[in-house]
Amino acid sequence: MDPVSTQHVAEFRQFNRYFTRRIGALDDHYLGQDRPLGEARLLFEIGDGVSLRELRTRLGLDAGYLSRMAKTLQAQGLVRISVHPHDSRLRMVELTRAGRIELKEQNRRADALAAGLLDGLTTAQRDRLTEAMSTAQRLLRLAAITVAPVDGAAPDARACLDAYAADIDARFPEGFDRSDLVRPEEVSGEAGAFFVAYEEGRPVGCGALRRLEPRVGELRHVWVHPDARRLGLARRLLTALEREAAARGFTVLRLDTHASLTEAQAMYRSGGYTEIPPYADHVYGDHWFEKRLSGPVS
Amino acid sequence: MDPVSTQHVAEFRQFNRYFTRRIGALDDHYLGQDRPLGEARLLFEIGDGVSLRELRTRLGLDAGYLSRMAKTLQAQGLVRISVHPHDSRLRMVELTRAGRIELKEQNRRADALAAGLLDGLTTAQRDRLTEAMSTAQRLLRLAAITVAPVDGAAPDARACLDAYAADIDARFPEGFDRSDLVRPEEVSGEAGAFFVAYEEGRPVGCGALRRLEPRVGELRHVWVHPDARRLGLARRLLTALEREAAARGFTVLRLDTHASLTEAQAMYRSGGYTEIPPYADHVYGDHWFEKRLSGPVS
DNA sequence: CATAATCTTTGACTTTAGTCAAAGGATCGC
DNA sequence: GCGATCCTTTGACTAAAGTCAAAGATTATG
Repeated sequence: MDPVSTQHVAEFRQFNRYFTRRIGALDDHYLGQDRPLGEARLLFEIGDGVSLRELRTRLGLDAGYLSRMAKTLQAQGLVRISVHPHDSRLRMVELTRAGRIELKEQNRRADALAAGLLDGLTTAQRDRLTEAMSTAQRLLRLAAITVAPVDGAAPDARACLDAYAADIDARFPEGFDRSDLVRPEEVSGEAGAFFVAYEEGRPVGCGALRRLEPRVGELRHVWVHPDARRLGLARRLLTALEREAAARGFTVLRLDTHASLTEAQAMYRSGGYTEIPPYADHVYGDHWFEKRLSGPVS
Repeated sequence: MDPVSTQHVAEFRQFNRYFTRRIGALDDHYLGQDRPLGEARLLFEIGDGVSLRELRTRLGLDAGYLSRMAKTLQAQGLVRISVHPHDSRLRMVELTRAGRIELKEQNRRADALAAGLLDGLTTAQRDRLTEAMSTAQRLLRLAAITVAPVDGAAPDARACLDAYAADIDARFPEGFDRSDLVRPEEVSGEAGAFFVAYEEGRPVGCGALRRLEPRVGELRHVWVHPDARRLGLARRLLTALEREAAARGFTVLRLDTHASLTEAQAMYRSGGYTEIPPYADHVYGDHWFEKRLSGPVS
């Protein structure tokens, strides 16, 4: 990856400063109005029933600190704390009626604040702002996602393949049979590789590389979680797989995909893949692609 | 102005949340490394010589709190505190050599953090991110700017005209004579109006409306501070002036501008102004425009 | 020139945020 | 069924952030 130019760094920091000072600070100040910020945030994160453990990891809080804050909210009648039905070590927290009202009020205030900030703009300018923000957010999310090789039998790998299978099953008119998935040993060690994309610790995508014949590899199960689509993650996975293939001395990569996955086909085409006749009789493929690799990528 | 749609509010808040949680929090955490955040921020805001008063209003701090923080930094040898040369009530703070080194280190860390966040992106993606951020920032700044009528003799009005005159003087080959500026009484009360644009309390632009003859007004001195250009502020000032003109029953607005101000001409044209023959013998005008107003704007 | 206003310092607080360790109850793995 | 592990609670702290008011030193104002 290219080193980051000082120009980019400067502009990025410039925006950070402006934004956190102007918006972030304001937000915090208003949200917590008559309640400590920590408690207000907690209230916000408790949807309908979360475990303390979940909150603790999500917000990165100390166990003792969290326990006490939850207790304070309980004393104020805003949340109900109960024992987890299946694991009595865990505590479940949920909003009471009063808590939901309080949260609504909190949201109302935050909405009013946001509306006040946007007030001076025309509708067209608001549209442009919204678009710029969503572009920025997409790119920031993408930047935060890491792609790492994992063992084909690792839980994260299997979880991705399960999600992939369910996804395809719902999309294909003919359904999808899990027996078509790669077996762990096909994508481990000498035989191949498996990559998982992580966003804040959660697997949000995957891709497999399998040896078809000497010097020829096959890409399979390139998949991106619905929440992480349209970020450009598939291309990142593709790059990682191709780099791995090149490192393993493959000169040709093949793959098949389904007619209904038109975005996928467009991506492969623009990535240098060309359509070829079927090279195997996979049940679910009906478009076949190939790309010649140009030596190991540095 | 249109009411803000819930869609815009939702997207705006969505971005806020993501950004403050991902970037803002991180930033704070790293910046303050071995020093309380408050002190780190203070160090950052002390360029070369600011008064405590300035810092107090800029950062919104309690006087006592600030006094103590400054003292802590002084004790660490990072800043020098002296009495203001012209007003012995004020204290001036400036960085010492050690303070500048410390600040540099702080910046280095923040840069490294930013570079780390951008690391996963390609150069093209970084470009797009930078562009989206600067668009967002421009629009957020514009949204924060208010345009208000002030008396033509008010200090803010005179300050803007001074800046305007200096600006024009530097731009025009023939210089600019301040006697051409409107006199306060020409833009006060019945005779006309004067608008000033404020960004965070500072005047950053102005525009004057003057009665030429019955039902005919003239726009003069539409000016935007160099720091606030390319935000769309001139157009906002124009809108405010036209609204005011319509409210006063003017049916025609005229103005003159200089050949060297091509952006200004483009703006007037796109705002519905058409070029006309000279309507007076102003020294500095060489392009003349007119617009017919279509009744009071609501 | 007296009075009001401005700016800073100091003392005495409070609240928030957060840490650490010990202990108790529950579940998991063998 | 026993020890290791996990989750929460509680007690005992600390540091940071912030508030309030009184007082001292200057400067502005009528």
